[in-house]
Amino acid sequence: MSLKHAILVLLEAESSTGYDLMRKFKQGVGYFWNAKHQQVYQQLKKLNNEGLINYSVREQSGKPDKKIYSISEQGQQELSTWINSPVKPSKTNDALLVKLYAGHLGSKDGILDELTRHQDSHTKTLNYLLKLEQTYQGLPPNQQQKYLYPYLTLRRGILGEQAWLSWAQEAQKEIKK
Amino acid sequence: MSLKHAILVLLEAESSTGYDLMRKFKQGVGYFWNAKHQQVYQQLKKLNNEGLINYSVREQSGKPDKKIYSISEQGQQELSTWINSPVKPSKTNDALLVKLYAGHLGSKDGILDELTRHQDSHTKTLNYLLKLEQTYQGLPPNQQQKYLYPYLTLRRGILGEQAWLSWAQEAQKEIKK
DNA sequence: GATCTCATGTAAATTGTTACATGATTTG
DNA sequence: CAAATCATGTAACAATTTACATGAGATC
Repeated sequence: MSLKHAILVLLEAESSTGYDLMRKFKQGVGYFWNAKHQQVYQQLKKLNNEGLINYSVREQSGKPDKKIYSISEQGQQELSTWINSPVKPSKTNDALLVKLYAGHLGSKDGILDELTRHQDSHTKTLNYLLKLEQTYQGLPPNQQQKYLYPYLTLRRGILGEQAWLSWAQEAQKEIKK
Repeated sequence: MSLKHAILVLLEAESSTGYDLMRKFKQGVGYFWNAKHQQVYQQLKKLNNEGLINYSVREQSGKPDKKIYSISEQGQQELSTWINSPVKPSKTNDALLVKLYAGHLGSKDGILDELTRHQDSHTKTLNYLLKLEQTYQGLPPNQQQKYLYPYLTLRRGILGEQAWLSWAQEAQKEIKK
């Protein structure tokens, strides 16, 4: 389990509201961690109860008050303990491949359509990641140094998406012939 | 959710026991779907209650009796309905990347060690998949035709692992300098 | 003698998803 | 005027993981 640690990591970088975190999972770091807002809010409550994070309230008119969460001393400790202990390689569960595996049960066109749909989605993701990469490359060298680790995860996202798209092209060619 | 469909797909190809399925998830199709034995047995029970699969018992001496499950008419229908409806792109939750993202909180050596450990694991997986590919390529053309779809999923596994390893090399180089 | 494979399960805990709920402000 | 964004949450359900449980035969 690492939603806990994902949140701590994000809060270590910058104090945020639940809504902020949710957005980060949707955009910023969605290529390696995903969580819905319901999950985020509940986890924040739990982390707060455990004393790993604190929050201060900023009142707003017309909107619900903002709770701005930040990592606590204890949270920092938890993080550095976690950082120094090994994590297991993650496992994939990919419904598209289950479908493709049983491709003989469907129509060729249906399968090609599905592949194309997923291809579009992966292309969009890739383009977004490439834009992030350009931003990084536009930074002055000392800033690049600072953000090296996040950049490396970004590279993983990019190489992963590119590999996916190469595969999809290969697969489509094979299916068509 | 597609453990249900993953099981149906595997049973459509070949009637199996829970133990057989478990092994298939561990080895055969583990590069795109994973499930533990507890999950498999429970899901089999559920699918049986829903009438999507049936089983016959083979008695054994010294070992628990085998329940050999096969897909039912209704299960076949469920499968073809599912095959013809779109699935969502899968989302990754990768703890290693969470860790790497917060790399500045750990030691360089610790991170490089962790990367190397994961590299070993991915290398093993890749080698295994390449062996499967060789088996496929040793088949006569008509058999290759028959197993084209499973082969395409295998290709996804291979390209995915290769991309992972390329990334890891790149990342290690960047971290070291 | 210890560990691995075969073979099945139950129970509890944790994690993740879907649905429900509210309400103002901004954008198209 | 409809939809998206901001901002928070609860509740129910589904999926997954971890722990517990048994026991024979094979391998090291």
